[in-house]
Amino acid sequence: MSRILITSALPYINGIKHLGNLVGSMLPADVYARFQRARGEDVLFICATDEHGTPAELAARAAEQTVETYCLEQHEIQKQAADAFGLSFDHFGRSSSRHNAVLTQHFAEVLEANGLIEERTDRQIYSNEDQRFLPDRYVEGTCPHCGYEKARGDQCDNCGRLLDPTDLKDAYSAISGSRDIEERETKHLYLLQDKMQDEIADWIASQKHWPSLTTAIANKWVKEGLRARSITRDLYWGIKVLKDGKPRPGFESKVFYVWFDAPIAYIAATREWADAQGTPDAWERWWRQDKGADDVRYVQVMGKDNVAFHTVSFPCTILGAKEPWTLVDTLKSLNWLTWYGGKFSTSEKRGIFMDQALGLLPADYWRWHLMANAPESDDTSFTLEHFASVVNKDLADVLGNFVNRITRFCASKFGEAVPDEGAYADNESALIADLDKRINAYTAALEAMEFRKAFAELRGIWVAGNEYLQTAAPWTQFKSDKVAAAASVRAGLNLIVLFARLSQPVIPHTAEKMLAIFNIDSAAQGSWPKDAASALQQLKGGEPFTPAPVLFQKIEDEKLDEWRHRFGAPEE
RNA sequence: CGCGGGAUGGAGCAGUCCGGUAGCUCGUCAGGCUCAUAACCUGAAGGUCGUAGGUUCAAAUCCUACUCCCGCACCCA
Repeated sequence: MSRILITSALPYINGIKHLGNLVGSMLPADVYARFQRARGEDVLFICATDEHGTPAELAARAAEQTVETYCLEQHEIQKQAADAFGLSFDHFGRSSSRHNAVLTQHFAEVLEANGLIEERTDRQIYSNEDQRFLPDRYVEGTCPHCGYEKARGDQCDNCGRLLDPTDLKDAYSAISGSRDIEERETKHLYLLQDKMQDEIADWIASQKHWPSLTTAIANKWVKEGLRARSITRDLYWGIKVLKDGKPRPGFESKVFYVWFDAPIAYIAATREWADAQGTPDAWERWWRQDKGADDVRYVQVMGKDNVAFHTVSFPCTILGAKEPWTLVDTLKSLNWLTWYGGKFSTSEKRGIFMDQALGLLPADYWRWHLMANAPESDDTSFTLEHFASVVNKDLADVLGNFVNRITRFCASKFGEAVPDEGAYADNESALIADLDKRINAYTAALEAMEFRKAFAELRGIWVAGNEYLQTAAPWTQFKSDKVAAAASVRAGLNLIVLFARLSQPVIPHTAEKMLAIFNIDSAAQGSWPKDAASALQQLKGGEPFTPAPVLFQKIEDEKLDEWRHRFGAPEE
């Protein structure tokens, strides 16, 4: 048994996540965690809400809530949505936890002691009305090049030119609209990533098994040269900047930048988990090489926007600390899921969000479609038409219909118990040989986190069940040789159990239903099928069963039209 | 010349690293079966692999140039 630590990129607190966020990190991480648990590995799967930063403050203000209340509420909402989607986190924590503050301050202290953090003075726009410094993006005004009146401080959306906030004419705060703004000097802490250049480059070069997308992005940053990066911000909501346990002079109204503390929350959330278990030190067995974590394999899953932070910034924090922390071993990154080729957008409410999705169909429908068509090699367009076609074909016709046809046939000819007569013969041997090959390929693809490939293989396994029934044709056999037909039916029923076990990582709720037909408890760990021959002996005969209602409803054209209309799908 | 990714039958993708009969799913058409959610199984049609050159006995795959699409870019996530 090996020990596997899995973290999913942290969903930002700001509102419920859309399908693109889900498939970008949390869902693939969940599928992998479930797969490894089924194989009997010791898995710890950690996630948390990423709560700090300007958008959280602004969203709270818009909701007329304190940021603390806002985050608590949003955290609960996201936790519920995650549960409903079957995301099997061992712990779903919060980056605003006490543990994260302590750990973040610890890292900052150690990094400073190692000469990797220094204070620098910047010039920034300050808004008197808002009583705060404004990020470039929150300064708006008239573009000096094209005259567009709503240009942002970083870039003009109309002519596309890059700007400085000070270039804007008639600049005002995007937060309050106030024109009472000025340039001021302010101090920030900088993480001197440039000093870590060689160490990070060597470390990246030593990572032989990263996917090409991950390596490409990491190398790009190293090639350009690492730069010192500011790790503090002028905000109220975040982790206070301390020095020797007291507020750091000049930093009283500043906090650590969200991207500095967010990855540290992986560790902090593990501490929350350990506390909740009543074993407060247990987190060290996963994170400290000197305290039992040396045999841990650490797997991170994230969208491509996060890769730079996980291949460069966070390793800088960890390696720069020169303490024996667990470093990532396997890093899986995914591209974007797009909404009809355009962007899913939280702020503009374009696309389908997790809660809305579950209002339409159960989680497994979405889980299957998203994973079987995961944006692995390229950005992938989500369309309702494609979704409907995949659900109807793969889930309803191939898998659902298989379960339905064999249980119904058995019930009508042999009754509601697994027939025990007859022995397997040539058809079953051929089936077993075919399945063994496919199960191996499927398992290998999941192990490699090649999800599209894996689920194409799983679909092939389901199809093999239909092919077998077609060849064995127990309905014909039954007329001349009832005993032979009984054996075929028994094989068919055993396939349901096998399919359930193999499908469980991606469609856990349905797998549970399939096992429930035979009254088998789905919770058992280490139930991953090893070979087809023994899998087909699982049900010996005589076991009573209860035919399930149809597993998957098809999506009718009228529904599809309704959804297209409701979610504003573009016309073809 | 900012960086990165992509362009393969009607649609969505694999194959490109390590050149050698262009593969899969959906759709279409034909046949089979009748246990099943008008489902399942079998077969067929359909591609000069973005464009133009080059290397090679041989190029989707290697090299060069170009075209188009998407994302990213100091800030925000």
